[in-house]
Amino acid sequence: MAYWLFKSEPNTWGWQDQIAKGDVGEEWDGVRNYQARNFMRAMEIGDRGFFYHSMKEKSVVGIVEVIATAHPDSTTDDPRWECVDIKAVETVPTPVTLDQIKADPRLTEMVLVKNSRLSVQPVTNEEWQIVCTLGGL
DNA sequence: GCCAACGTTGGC
DNA sequence: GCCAACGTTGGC
Repeated sequence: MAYWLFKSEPNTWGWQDQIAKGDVGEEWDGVRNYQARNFMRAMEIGDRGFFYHSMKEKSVVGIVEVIATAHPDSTTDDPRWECVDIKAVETVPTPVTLDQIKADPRLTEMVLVKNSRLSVQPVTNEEWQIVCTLGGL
């Protein structure tokens, strides 16, 4: 099983919106970036991901699970863009802030730190464990 | 709200 | 195919 990170601006689509969808989940649509799309193509059902709030909050606030592999993005006719479906699994008890991640010497290689603009990112097993611990899981 | 960084677009 | 111009993102 692989781990990922999904980044969203809470004003556009936040953790509360994701929770509201329950087990039905929701398309992670609107991605218009090849790197991000390629990561989504690599995802498998059951993969887990962090749900990250950008902008004001800048923290990992939830855990999601991939429930559908890559399929055409319903928000565009452009066949280049695809998306996966994800559902909320659990809320991180203590959101892990970007400051915390940057301050941890074990997490300096995270894509979140190195390429903050990428909206869908891979997370290593080690990084997953560390961030989960920081979040109180 | 500003601006740096990045990715994409389009003219040549 | 290169590269300048532009738009967008997201940290500060």
